[in-house]
Amino acid sequence: MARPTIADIANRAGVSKGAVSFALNGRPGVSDATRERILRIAEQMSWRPHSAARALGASRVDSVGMVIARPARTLGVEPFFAHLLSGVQSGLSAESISLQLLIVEDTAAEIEVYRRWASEHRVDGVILVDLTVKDPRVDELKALELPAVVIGGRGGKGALPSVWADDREAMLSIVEYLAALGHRRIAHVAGTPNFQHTQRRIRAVKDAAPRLGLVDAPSLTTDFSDAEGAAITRKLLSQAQRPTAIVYDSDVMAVAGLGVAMEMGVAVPGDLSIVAFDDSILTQLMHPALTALSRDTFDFGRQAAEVLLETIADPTQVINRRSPDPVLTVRESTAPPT
Amino acid sequence: MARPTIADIANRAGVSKGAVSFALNGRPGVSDATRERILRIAEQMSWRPHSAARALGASRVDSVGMVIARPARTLGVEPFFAHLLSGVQSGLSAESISLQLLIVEDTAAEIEVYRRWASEHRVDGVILVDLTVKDPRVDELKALELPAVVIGGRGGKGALPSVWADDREAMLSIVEYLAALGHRRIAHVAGTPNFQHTQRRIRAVKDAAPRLGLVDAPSLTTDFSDAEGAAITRKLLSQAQRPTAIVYDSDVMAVAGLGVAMEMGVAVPGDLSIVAFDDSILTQLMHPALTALSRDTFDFGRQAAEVLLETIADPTQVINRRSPDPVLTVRESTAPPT
DNA sequence: TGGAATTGATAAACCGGTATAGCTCCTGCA
DNA sequence: TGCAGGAGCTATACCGGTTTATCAATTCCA
Repeated sequence: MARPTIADIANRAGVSKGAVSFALNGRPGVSDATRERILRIAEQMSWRPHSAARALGASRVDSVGMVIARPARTLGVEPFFAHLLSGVQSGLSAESISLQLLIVEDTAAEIEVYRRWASEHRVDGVILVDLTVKDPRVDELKALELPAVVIGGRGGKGALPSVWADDREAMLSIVEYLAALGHRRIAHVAGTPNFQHTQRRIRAVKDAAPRLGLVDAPSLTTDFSDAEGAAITRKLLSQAQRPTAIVYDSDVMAVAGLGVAMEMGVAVPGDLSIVAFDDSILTQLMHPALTALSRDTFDFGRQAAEVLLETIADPTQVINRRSPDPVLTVRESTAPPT
Repeated sequence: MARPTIADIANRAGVSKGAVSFALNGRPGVSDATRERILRIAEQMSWRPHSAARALGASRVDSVGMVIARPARTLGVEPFFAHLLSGVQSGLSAESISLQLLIVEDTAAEIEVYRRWASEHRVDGVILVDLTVKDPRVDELKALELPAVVIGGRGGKGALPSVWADDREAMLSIVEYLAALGHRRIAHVAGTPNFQHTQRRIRAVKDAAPRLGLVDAPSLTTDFSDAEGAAITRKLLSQAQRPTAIVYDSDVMAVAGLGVAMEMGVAVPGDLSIVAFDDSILTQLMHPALTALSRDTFDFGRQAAEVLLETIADPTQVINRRSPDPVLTVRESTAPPT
């Protein structure tokens, strides 16, 4: 027989549906002997719970969602999401909870998805990425009473549970390393200005500048695209007093920047040092290979999944878990200025 | 009131649950006036169907699955999947069907997922990628009676429904272009040998060689990684009679190959022309930018979703839809041999 | 030894929809 | 005038689980 139900098992075991349910869920109400017998029969008939039936009764769907609001064009080059996803899954698989993934164009669409998911009871909770300043999603999710975890957003008052790494410390470690090499003109090609992590990184550069004796340390924001990364680099390198080092907020922009430098005859690392804030295969494929900040993205995802599950279990607590600090992997693109 | 049910609507409208169900699903059984009234009330109460309840009764979950069996490490760099995913979603969103995504390590794990999905009724169907020769997943899915669509696998006898592009024609167009430029020693750095598309591409090169007067046209298989792509390139360029052009089965390998050429002092495109079988931002970021075969991956995904929905609606038919032929985008990495 | 508490089980309600049998009223036609 | 047939709607069973009220049999304790 295909797809046995608990009624079938009850029949075979000569007990009631309720007894089977108790036995399968490890809750009191049946004797150990009976439980054992029921479990054996269920195993034998290779029974699996019908997810919809369970969801209907227990009002939990054993499924969580994740929406990525970025144009597909800029996605995909970044191993970041692939690793994050794998991590999230590994965190969920232990409880055999499934993941719904959606890629949408913008935040408005993302919020629509949350509304739909909430009203259709499709997920028990969601994982948020790319937190912005005054992010509208936070209030929306609270209103929907949909458990959520923010990745990368350090929690403040009234914030959602989160898993975060210290962007400030990470940026400081990069700038301090460059300053120690002797660089005094360091530019920072940042990402979208309204992302919280972008702001934190910009502030870190700004705060460190006087202490490290940096002459000039501009942070220039972009849309994270290779095109803008290249354009800004071109502008920076065309200045009379050009920077001797550039820090890029993503690997893609760093690679685009390297291309511009080569095109303009600026030697890397001779005339210009380059650091990428994100590591990936991309940075390693380049010549010279790029010095980059490595984060354990997989672990990040795994932790986010764990925190989400705990939040679903008890929505009153607000967990803020700190992830291990990223480390700088030095490769060929950095050297003392000449 | 939060989360109204059809019973609430029925109450408000002064009709029975059944009438509401008829009205909301656009099926006969209620008068136009009543239907209109019910719809208005449902709208007003912002009612949405409870997915689990619907799934339980109608035995369809409005959800499809996709499993990608590749180590997370090699994933992510390839924009291919991101675009494919976006396309699949756009094909599904019309019917507001959700997508379950899973990244696993190998095919065994993938099959396990299908079994679980089938027994738990979590998906109505699945989308398969990376079809291999004698792919065990095909029989498994048939046994599970889980509707499926294969992406990239040209359907034969007893095959699953599919969406495919003509790999053979595509490869021929590349080789013919190179031959027309004057190349006679063309090497092909292929992907994993047991992928069907790899085999078709290899055969295309082999078949075209005599007709085009190619002196030497070896196809060398790899595991799709940048490391093996680089290693094979190193070997090819160390030969006494080295190829004047190399075709790579993926953008990542092509980029790795370009790196090796630069490292060995082989000028591109002066001494060596390079073509990538897949296009992406990667190929455009390089210097020189790589000539590449552009496929409309987004559309590919969209079509796969459509075919899957049709297959779910009527599992007896086996659709094989051909996607538009890919086109060669010529950039800076190809030129006549010197 | 009798009544209370506990254990192990059952029957039935319930979750929120869909599907179906059946009922009522109205219309059309012989 | 009578009756077949259909439109419009209701009542109810059902999907496959979980949960609760109930109950019989046993154990505990005064």
